[in-house]
Amino acid sequence: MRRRRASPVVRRADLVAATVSCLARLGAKGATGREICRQAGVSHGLLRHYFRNPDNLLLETYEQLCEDMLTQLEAAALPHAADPRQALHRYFVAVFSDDWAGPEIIGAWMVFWQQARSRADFAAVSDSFNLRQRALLARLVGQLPTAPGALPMADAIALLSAVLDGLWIEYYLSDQRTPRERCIALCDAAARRLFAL
Amino acid sequence: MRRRRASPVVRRADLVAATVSCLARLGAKGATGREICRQAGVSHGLLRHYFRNPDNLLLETYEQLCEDMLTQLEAAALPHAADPRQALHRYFVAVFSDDWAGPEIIGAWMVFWQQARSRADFAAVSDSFNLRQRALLARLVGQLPTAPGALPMADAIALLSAVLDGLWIEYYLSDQRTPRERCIALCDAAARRLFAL
DNA sequence: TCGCTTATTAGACGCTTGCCTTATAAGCGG
DNA sequence: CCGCTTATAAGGCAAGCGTCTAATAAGCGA
Repeated sequence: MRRRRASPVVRRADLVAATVSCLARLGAKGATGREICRQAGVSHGLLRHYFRNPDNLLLETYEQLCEDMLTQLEAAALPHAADPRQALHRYFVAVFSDDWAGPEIIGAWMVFWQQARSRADFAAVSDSFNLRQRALLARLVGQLPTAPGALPMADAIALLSAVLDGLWIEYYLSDQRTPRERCIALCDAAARRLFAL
Repeated sequence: MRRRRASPVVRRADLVAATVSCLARLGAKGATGREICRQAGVSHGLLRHYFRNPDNLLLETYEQLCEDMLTQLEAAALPHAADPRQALHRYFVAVFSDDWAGPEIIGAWMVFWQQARSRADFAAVSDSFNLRQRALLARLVGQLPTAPGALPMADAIALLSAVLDGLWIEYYLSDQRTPRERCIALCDAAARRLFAL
């Protein structure tokens, strides 16, 4: 009944993965420390061995998810810097990747957003992530050909960012109603109109 | 220690209001049945007297919040049917009203969205609400002057809806970073570009 | 092969929750 | 003014959670 020992880094990753899964499946209420350990297949005492408490595990999971997503977004878009419009398209595709927007994950973001409102440490992560994501978006958008009659850059970026978040939620609430392909197509359409391409 | 009797309709409203408050302040995890009763200033036994269980109270709160918001949105926009552009603007203003997007409420939507993913009854309410809200938006947009080179109507509505949701979240995460006035201005700008006004 | 570090488990404790049952009194109808 | 309905309170119960402690064994270094 005793599992093989694993290196701390592996076990921590296990617990983080189990946390994401629990959050997405059961929400904030159901993602208890014990349930996460059950999902990870370890005894409930182990959580305490690697993290100060369940809340801390949640925060670290949030940090890592943000970090991973940002890294992936950069990896998807930056190599196409030569063709700004395609770089933006790749960015959209990456945003709706199963890795971040899939049914097994996207629910976790809701919980994190919720935490960000009442808890300062979560808010700090959210702020930092938001800032970096916007910077990346601005970098991509900044290389688009400037068109006459376009919106002020700051407004266009804010709107495009809002479209992404809004479609995320739409996709989250029902992947049937607005499938991924349509989300991406809508993003492309929004970019075309916002930047007068 | 015993409160004055209140009519059932009043007490139920009290509990619903306390539920919204608890959800917004404490999130899904903190909004327990007992905590809601504490917030409402009644004994925890009373919840059972009016609702089958805490979950049911949550669902009814969701239904009522949706109903109220939709009613208010209609009341804000429809009287200005003569001037479609102003009707749309009024709609935007109403969407970001303190009544639905205020710091004391908006957190509750996150919890409801979360529930909508895993529970069929919440999903049904969400679907119905979404459908009606889109119908209202389509009605407002349908009266705008048709401009050449505009997006397909369905796309434009989907995008405008996404902008609203996205800005909501943005406003939710930090009312400092994107104040209400800016949210509304961005909505106006989005409408102008999406419908080529 | 042995021994030490430490990953891992298991159990106990106090607390809170949801559910249920019983007791009380508020206020209306007669 | 009395009595009945029922809104309200309060307590008990099992279950689950987070925290802590103690016991166990896995696997590396010597």
